[in-house]
Amino acid sequence: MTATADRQRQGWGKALRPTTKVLPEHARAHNRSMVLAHLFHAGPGSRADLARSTGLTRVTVSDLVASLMAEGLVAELGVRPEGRVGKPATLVGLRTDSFQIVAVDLADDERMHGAVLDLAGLVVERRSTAVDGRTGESAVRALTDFCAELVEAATCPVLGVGVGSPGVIDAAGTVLEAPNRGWYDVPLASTLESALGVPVHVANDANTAVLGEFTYGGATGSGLLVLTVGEGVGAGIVLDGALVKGHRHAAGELGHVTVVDERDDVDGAPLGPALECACGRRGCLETVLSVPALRRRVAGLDPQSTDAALASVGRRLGILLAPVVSALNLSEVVFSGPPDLLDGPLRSAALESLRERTMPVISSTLELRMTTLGEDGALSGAAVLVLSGQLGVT
Amino acid sequence: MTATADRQRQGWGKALRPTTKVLPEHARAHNRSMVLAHLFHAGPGSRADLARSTGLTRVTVSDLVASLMAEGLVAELGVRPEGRVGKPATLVGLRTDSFQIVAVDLADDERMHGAVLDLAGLVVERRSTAVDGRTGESAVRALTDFCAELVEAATCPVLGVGVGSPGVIDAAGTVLEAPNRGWYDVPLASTLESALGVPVHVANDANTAVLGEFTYGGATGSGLLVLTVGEGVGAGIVLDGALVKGHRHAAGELGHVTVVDERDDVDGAPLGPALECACGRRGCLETVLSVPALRRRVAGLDPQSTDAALASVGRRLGILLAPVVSALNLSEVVFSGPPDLLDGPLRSAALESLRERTMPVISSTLELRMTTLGEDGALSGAAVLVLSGQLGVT
DNA sequence: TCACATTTGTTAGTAGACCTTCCTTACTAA
DNA sequence: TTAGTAAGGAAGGTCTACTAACAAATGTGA
Repeated sequence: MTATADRQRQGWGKALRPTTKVLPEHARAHNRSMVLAHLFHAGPGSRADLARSTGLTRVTVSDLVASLMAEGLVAELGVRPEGRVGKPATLVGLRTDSFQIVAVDLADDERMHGAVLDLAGLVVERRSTAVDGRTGESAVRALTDFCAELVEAATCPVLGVGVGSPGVIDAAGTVLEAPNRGWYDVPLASTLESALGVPVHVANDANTAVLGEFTYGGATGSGLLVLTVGEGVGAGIVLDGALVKGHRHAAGELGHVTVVDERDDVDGAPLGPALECACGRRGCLETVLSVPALRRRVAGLDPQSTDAALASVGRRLGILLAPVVSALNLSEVVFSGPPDLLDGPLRSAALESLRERTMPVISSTLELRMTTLGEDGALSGAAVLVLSGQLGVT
Repeated sequence: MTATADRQRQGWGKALRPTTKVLPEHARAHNRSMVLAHLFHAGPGSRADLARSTGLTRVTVSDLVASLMAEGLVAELGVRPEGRVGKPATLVGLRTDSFQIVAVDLADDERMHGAVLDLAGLVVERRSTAVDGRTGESAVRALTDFCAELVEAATCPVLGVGVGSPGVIDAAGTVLEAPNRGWYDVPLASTLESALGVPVHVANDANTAVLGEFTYGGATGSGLLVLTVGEGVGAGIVLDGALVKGHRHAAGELGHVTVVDERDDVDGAPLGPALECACGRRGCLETVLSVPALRRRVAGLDPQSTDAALASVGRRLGILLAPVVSALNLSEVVFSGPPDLLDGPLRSAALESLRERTMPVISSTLELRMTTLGEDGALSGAAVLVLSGQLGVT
């Protein structure tokens, strides 16, 4: 044999991968989170149950449960009622009354919506406050006060504060740009954290929405996209249980992708000329799919024309989503927004268009549905942000 | 405060997350891989260097290096020549001569291409064999023989065999469907593994291409899509260092997304009527972007018309990619295929179209380029499959 | 020239994390 | 009453990575 070294291609000289070391204590933290997550998703169970479903030994689970009980996160709930052979199991469960979570949704330009939730995601207290046109530093102060009010309203220690905000937000919770609020490079998480004295997590509102849907909605598979339709249009994507963040933290920014071309005649019911968008370009998705745009489009139309108009937008959306759904082989696409606009001809047309434009292997297992969380998607997602950040529960 | 429990939304009752336990030995394996990966990417270094860049202590690194030396994967290379203060460092480096990797690319319908590579990804020996129209069981036997020949040709122990094949392939290396080869639910990896006696990893060819580009190409950022244009069109996506697999293992199947509509007039240089595709639908990307389709399109045209025709396809591609690039906020899109077709007007038009149709925050940092690996993308990617599967090096 | 600082790599001891093994407890079934 | 089964805990072992301390080898400055 001839050693034909036909091309120079050594590994050296490449950029370093940002891997980090893993210590045994990280393994411990992971297993602790796993026990917690199991109690969270599957409800109370015995230590032996937990051992069986986690794969850890009963001894280890006992140890983990002991430390979780010491932290007040779980508690023994007495023996299991059903009589089976052997020693009766003592159930342990998440103490949903031990901590609470404060969540805030800033998607609405007019009002900030917030809530206090228990560890199971149940809303305990709901508040909102007017934005009154505040922007920049003033808006940060208003938000701080609002969060403080919510923390005050909690009836037990607050695990953390989660905020879902429009805009591009990095992993540290710094708002890189949020035109609506006039925020540019605002370190929102650290500012709130030092003001409130509790951990604060901030993320894009569409990303919190997808986290909420993933954790509390009926997420079945491994690829989930949530499209949030409000004053703007956004998207959040969870793949293999992890949020897609994007190279510049801008993943999911679908609102300003062009969907209407100048010379446009693709559709039987044309969308009309490409409309100017707030971003300065023309024909962006937001110019046809945002709530204001949809309301304008159907204003004064008779029911039949309304349906046709909505279906027309739906077809456009399907065309836009087809490449995304195919590239990622998603299992679910979920719409979050006003059902009267989204959950009829628009959704049907989008699904039909998606099916027409993708392979059966992609479209046959795809589900396209409305969120099960109503308007609280981003809010409960903000809570998930805290659960995930503080307890590792997703 | 009133405890307003306004909606039933406990966590219980949800499907279990498929989390797995983590043991200290897994941490060990991770740290071992990290040391190995560092030697792979950054080249030889002292134990103290490795300690600094991994964050582990010198003691731990010494221990890891000792076990890696015992396995024959690394070796001491003598003292570092540069004279600095202190005890001279003894360099440790990956022994690229200790193991070899066999890689096979099945993307070509006519010939199977294979190679023996060293641990640095350098091709040591190159072979190919005619497919001769074999399909099904017969094709599996031919592949087995070809792999055995390559394993035979290796001059030192074979770390594993990596295969890149068209089709939908699951994580275990079972080909769920590959029409070109007539393979349906063929457990290719386990079949080859038992025949060859070495670990075998099988993945979709577009996925191996993106792995190759990620590891050996100039992947700079965190989101990479490789579009492979050959007899068909495929794509592979790496996000945050991990391959996107998809709900049904079909991520990247972009070849059969519709890009040409029946009533199509979007473009100044229209693509003509939607062509029938092998998949039974019309207007799929493959009907305009595959190598045969492109060759047909430009056959007999003068240079100027050729450019216009290629640009027209490029614009279509840009329209298709815009939602994907936006949804994932990719940092790089890489084309793999014949440069004479792809690397001119087609690529320019695609980039221009992408920029026109996406937000600046998405497009300004996006790079759209040809692969740096030539035709070996899928081949070196298949080697990465082995490196990653056996050593945890990516 | 010689003491001292600096860096490398190793040895010894410690703390944490999980495991296996064995025991007690408490219940069901015959 | 006796055997069998299951839950939970105690004891001891192994593995992992850490800190502390040290020897070796080199450069630096008085």
